[in-house]
Order: sequence, then structure tokens, then C-alpha cells
Amino acid sequence: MEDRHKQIKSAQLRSDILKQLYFKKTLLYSELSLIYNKSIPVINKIINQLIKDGLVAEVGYAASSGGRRPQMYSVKTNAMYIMAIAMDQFCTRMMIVDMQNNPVTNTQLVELPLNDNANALPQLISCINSCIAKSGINKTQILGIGIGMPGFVSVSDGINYSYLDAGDQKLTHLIHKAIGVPVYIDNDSSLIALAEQKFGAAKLKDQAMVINLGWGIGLGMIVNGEIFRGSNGFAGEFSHIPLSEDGALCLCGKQGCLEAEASMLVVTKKAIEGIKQGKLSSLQSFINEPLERIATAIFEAIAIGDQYVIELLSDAGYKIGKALAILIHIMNPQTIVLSGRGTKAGKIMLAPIQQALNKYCIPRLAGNTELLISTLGFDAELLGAAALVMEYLDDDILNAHFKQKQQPMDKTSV
Amino acid sequence: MEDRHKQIKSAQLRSDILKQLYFKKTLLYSELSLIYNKSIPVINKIINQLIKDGLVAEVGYAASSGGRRPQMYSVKTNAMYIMAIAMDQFCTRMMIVDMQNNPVTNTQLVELPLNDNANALPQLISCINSCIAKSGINKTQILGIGIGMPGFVSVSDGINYSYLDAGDQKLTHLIHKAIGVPVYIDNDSSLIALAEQKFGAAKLKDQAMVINLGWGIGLGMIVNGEIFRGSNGFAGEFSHIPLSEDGALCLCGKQGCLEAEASMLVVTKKAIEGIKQGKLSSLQSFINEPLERIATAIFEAIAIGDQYVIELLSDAGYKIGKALAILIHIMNPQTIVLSGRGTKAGKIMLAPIQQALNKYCIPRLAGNTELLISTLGFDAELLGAAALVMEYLDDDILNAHFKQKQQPMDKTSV
DNA sequence: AAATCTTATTTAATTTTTTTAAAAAGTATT
DNA sequence: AATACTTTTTAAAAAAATTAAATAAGATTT
Repeated sequence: MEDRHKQIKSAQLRSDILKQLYFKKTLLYSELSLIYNKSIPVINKIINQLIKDGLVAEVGYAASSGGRRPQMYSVKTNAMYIMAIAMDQFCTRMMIVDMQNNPVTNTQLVELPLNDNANALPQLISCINSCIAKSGINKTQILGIGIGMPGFVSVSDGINYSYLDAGDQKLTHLIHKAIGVPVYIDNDSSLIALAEQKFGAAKLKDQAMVINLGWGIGLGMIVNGEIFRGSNGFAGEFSHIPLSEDGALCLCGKQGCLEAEASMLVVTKKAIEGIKQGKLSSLQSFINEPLERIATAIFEAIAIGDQYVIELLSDAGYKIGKALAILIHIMNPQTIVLSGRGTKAGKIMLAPIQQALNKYCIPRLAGNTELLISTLGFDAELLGAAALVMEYLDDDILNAHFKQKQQPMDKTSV
Repeated sequence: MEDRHKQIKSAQLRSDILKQLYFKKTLLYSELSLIYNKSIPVINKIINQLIKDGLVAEVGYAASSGGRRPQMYSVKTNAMYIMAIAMDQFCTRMMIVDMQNNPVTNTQLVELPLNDNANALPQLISCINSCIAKSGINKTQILGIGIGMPGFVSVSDGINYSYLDAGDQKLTHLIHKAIGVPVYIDNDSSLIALAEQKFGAAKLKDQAMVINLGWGIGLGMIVNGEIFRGSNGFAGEFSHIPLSEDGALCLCGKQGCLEAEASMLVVTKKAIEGIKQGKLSSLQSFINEPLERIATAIFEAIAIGDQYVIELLSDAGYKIGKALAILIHIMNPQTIVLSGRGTKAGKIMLAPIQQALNKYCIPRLAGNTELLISTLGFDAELLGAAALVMEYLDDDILNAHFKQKQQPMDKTSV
């Protein structure tokens, strides 16, 4: 039971206001005053302190309806930097962003298979190091490294139970020690959900389910305005719910999992098989290429309206829709967002998903849930990884970087 | 997004401390100080005020490991009363309890079918009135009426969209006006979950799923230590998730709903049918009785180990287990509690449910979830209804009943 | 049983925090 | 340019909470 009633003291509002500015881009005194239920002078004091520390800047004036125009405040772009990393089963992307989420490096793409790869962790570490080196940014200027990864990730423990085994250490600690910058990890789908909630299609939504259409089918849950992780951090294991009694065999060992029936990986494999058996498709020339290429080819096929690919995706969509019907019955979300690298495929799936919802959902529930397409697409996970670092920001971390200048004593003697 | 950061001022702690005392039975200064992060003098002040108002009493001393023994405090038993009402499709139970949940009336049982019964609402109101009259308690002494009912209930709107149509008024307002006492309604399964969380098997659990084994199969969700209701108040519609493609036809019009395969109602009907076709069972002599009697007979059959009944329940249990596997994958709960009037049947179902979980759940998830039997049983909904009233208690309501005595002014002139 | 040690509660004083009020600064309208 | 209005800053006042000290009362030791 959540019994501990914490009281936010304004002295501990510094980091919170900074977060607020990061997520909302720009804010006024009056808005901050409303958000925190504090009087303007209290906000004024903190903002002035943040400006003195070089963290926040005035960025012009907002409109006024007659009267002095209010100052807008933002985090200073180059006050600090964040490293964002998005991993999937085969590939890892990373970049460094400033305090307004502008990339300050290119997105580095590394082939880094996670499965049965004892070398994955050292490889990841060396990539991070070289990316930072190339950027020319001092490590002390980096607030943290946020990493999204597939698998059973416990955020609170800093451990991934599926990949990147760190022995008896915490994965976060190990990388932190190796790089010298704090590390935060999370499940890829949760980060996509975080990104959609903060910057994307689920913005300002309190109850949203974000489907990560990647090689698998992930689920990131926004519950009561926050990422929901369940009691062990494993909530949202959507892809392995038992859907059909005698379905395809899944990698997890069970039968009839959603993932085994409708994931991008399965669609891709079906496409290859179908083409080999004579189906006509624009994919034909790609069937011997690596998966990563085929995925791109599928998106291109969608763009030109390839009938066979659309047929396969529709079929997958209908199955996802049936699973979403279950999800809606349990969670009664306001919004479902189709996101992740497969966002483009999601557009094709919208209709069959809606069809399945109509069939399998009680109308009162289906009617109350909107089905949206990500506005962030493939970038969602990276944005989420950056947001993760900011989510964890607190006054201790902030003070470690920006010591509040000691006020000169008024009393002449101690 | 939950942005409003509320600060608890000690002046507004009165009702909260009273709630705390109601739910925890008895507390010490030191415990309250920890719960609210307030110093002892602050707690001391509020408790003294509550004692002066006649709401709280000292109830002896706790043990000490050397030193003065601390005072224990409780809500005064007869400070106020709560009316608790539990409705199901066919029957309604009601009672009045004091501030320590002791019944001060017998449990009144009324036959009150909800389906196609335009008279249900007036009937309910007259029952409530006569129950209060019989109790001899003054209406001003009743803090509120908590009602659990099946159907699509919106707690925040005070409306039941399935039964007890109140026209263009809110159901809660209508009853409030008719009786003259504030009314709070909730879904039956949510109230059972509330009861289990506050007083039962899910006590102190932050993530718990409570299955309401009634005539249907309900779900009350405890998420992050609080009852979860989703965006429209309809979360936990567990009984109508699509389980099998070609299952039995459900009352909701769809096929293969969990409820249509495994609810008590279905088990009962199957039992009647089976016996008619020659199955041997202790139920034989009951098959022409009303449902309410048959339910009792089934519980008796369980007690004497009736093989046919146990077989039917095992079968239902396995199906419930499969549905629970889905729930565990999505929510990753710490605890699942089988509760409601069918708690006794739940005991028989434990084994087949666990079996289904082992088959359909990823081991890491199933292994982290404990499966428990309610400790409250048939009383859960009534207890939850009472708890609901207390959950809604705030300083405004409290002050309406117990005006804080005006402190005599120190200044002689204004 | 007296002395000593612990722990609890109450009271008073101090400190911290927050708000209110007033002044100053800046815009828009007339 | 004068007026009306809004925002920001500063200063003063009020409110709230904590600390510290004093008192109370039970437990332990001698």
C-alpha cells in the first residue's frame, strides 16, 4: 500500500522544474506555479537559481492580452547532454542529444546481435566510448546514458535477465564503471511508450497502450500517467499471451503466442516462403538479403501498394486486433498507439485491427478507445531512451553537476 | 499526465488520519509520524483535535522495549456508522457497520433481480430506508452508503450503465436525495478487490488481481496500491475476453467469452443438465430449486467431496487459469486472489488453475505470482462497500459532521 | 526499592517555508 | 501620453513545521 505521503519542498523542486522544462520545451512562471501549486515568488526563486547555475535561459516573451508579456523559460540547449541508445535483437542505434533533444551526433548504427553473443556487452561498451569520443563532448557534460533493450529488463534492479549478462554485477553498474557516466536501462517497448507519452501520439494521455511493432510485438503501458512495470518490472509481456490453442510454435517454446503469429519477423518469413512458392511481389529480388534489408524492402513494398505484402500485413493486423481486444477489456485505455520501427506497417494494419476490435470487443469498450499511429516512428525508442535519463534526474544528481554556490554568510563570526 | 503536485498540509490531515485508523484499526503517534513524514507534535495536535471532536479514543498502551509505553489510538466505535450494500444479479445484501467494521444490524437479504426489472431502484431505496429504520440509528449518524453492483459502473460519474437506470440523473444523486445520506457506488468486483486489499488476502500488496467468483467472473485490479478503473471506469472486464474461437455463446452476444465457459452460473447449469442426463451427484434433489439454493447445494457438495461437482469445477478452473495466464503476462501482478461468493469453489479450482498457469505462462512470470484464496469470502463485497465510503471521506465531509470548535480569540478586540 | 536508563508526550522556542501585499516594470488600448 | 492591465521583483508578514527542552512514565539494574 502506498502510504508514504511525501511532501515536495520547494528546495527540492530544482530538478523537477528542469525536467518539466525538458519535457514541455518552454514554460512560464504562471504555468509552473499552477503545476506545483506554489506561489510565483517560490517559482521565481528557483528559476533564478537555475539561471545563475547556467541551466535555464530566458527565451523571449509569450503573447499577452494586454499587459506585460510573460517571460518564457527553457533549459539551456548546451547545459548538458544525454546519450540515447536503442537496441533490438540485431542492431543497435545510438546518438547524443542536447537538452532540447536536438541530436548533436549522427545516429550511429551498429550490427550487434544479442542472441548467443557473449561479446555483445564489450562491443556495446566500446561503441559507446567511440561514439562519445567522436562527438567531442566531455564525459562530465553527459548527464546519463539511457538504453532501451529487448528482454526481461528490471529497471529498478538494472538487470536484463535475457541478454547482456553482466555476471554478478548490475548491468547498469558495469557499463557505468566502464564508461564513467551513469546508465539507465529499460525495456524497449516501455521506452517507446515513454516517448509517445512525452512527445508523441499519447501526449498528455493518462491511460495509453503503446504497441511496439518491431521484430516482435511489444507493449509499453501508460497507466495513471506513468509507465507501468508491474511487480517485477515484467508487465506488458503482450507477445506471449496464449491466443490460439494450436497455433504456430513460438521461440519461447509455447504454441499460439501472438508473436509467433503476427510479428514482423513472422510476416517477413512468410513473405519469403510465399515468394519461393511463386507468389508475385516486389520483394522477389530481396529474399536472399539479410533481414534488415528485407524489412526496408517491405516498407518500400507498402509504399508502392504491393498486394501480397499488404495481404500478409492485413492478416497479421487482424490477429493483433484480437489480442488488443483482450487488452482493452482488461485495461480500458483511452488510446492505443501503434509505434516502433513497424509504424509504417501499422498504417496498413489499422483497418483490420479495427475490424477485429469491432468483432471481439464489447462495443462500449471499443468505442471508448482510439487507435492511433505513432508520430515518432522509428525514432521513438531513441527519444524514449533520452527521456529515461531525464526521468531519473533528481536533486542529488543535479547538485553533483551544478553545486549551488555557497551564499556568503551574513553573520560575521561563526 | 499527472502534473499537479499536491502538498498535504497538516490542517488537511484530519480526515486522512481518521481513514488510516479505520483501515489499520489502531495506530501510534510514531507510526502516523512515519506514514505522513510529519513530526510528532504535528500528529499530536491533530489527534488531540480528533479526540476533542469525539472521533478518536485512546485504547490502551502498546508494548515497550524499555521506557514509557506508547498510547494506541482508534476511531471511536460509535462515532459514526456506514451502510454497506452488496448487490448481485439476483440478490442484495445490506448491513450497517460501526467505525470498526462491527455489524450493528443483521445482514438483510432481499431478492432483487436486476435484469429487466424497472422496479429495482425503488425497491432498493425502500429496502435501505427500512433497514435504517429498523437499526434505530439516526440518519445524521451515517457517514455514507456504499453500494457494490454488477454492470458497467462509472464511479466518478455515479452511474451504472447496465442496471438501475436513473434517467437523466446520477444514480448516486437519486438515492442520496431519496434517503438523505451520501451514496457511493462501485462495481462489485472492484469492491471485493478493495476489501481484499484493505482487510484480506491482498493486504499491503501493491499489485494484485482479485477474481470475483460470482455468478459471472469479475476482476478487481489493484495497481500501484490503488483500485484501477481505466479511463472510463470499465477496466477489468475480464469475463468477456475472447478465449476460444468457437466456444459457448455468451449473454453478451459474443462467442467464447470466459464467462460463458467457466462462471458459476455455467457450472450450475452444466450440473443440472448433466444430472438430467444421468450423472450421479448429491445435487440430484436440488435441480428444480431456485439458483440461490443450488449454489448453496454446490458448496455443500464440495464439502462432502462430490465427484461430479468437483469435476465440473476443475474444468472451469482450468479455463480460468488460461485466462489468468493472459492477465499475468499483461499485468505481472504480485498476487492473484480468488474471492467473492464462490471462494469455496475457488479452493477446488486452485490446482487446475495452477496447472494452466504452468502450461500457458512464461515461467519467469508464473513463478513471480502467488495464487491465494480469499480470507473474507462472501463478506468481501460488503466490507468493500463500507471501505468505499471511508475511501471517499475528506475534510469537507468530516467538517460537515464535526465542526471544529471555534478557538476563543486571544485578541480582545477585532 | 531506589537509581538509572529508555521511550513517549507535551510545551515552548526557533527555523523554515510560503504567502500576501506592495512596488516596479512592461504592454496594450484609447 | 494617459489609463488599464499583466507580469516580475522585493519586502514584510503569516503560517507551518521542526528542534529542543522539559516532563511523564514504564523498564532495567543495582
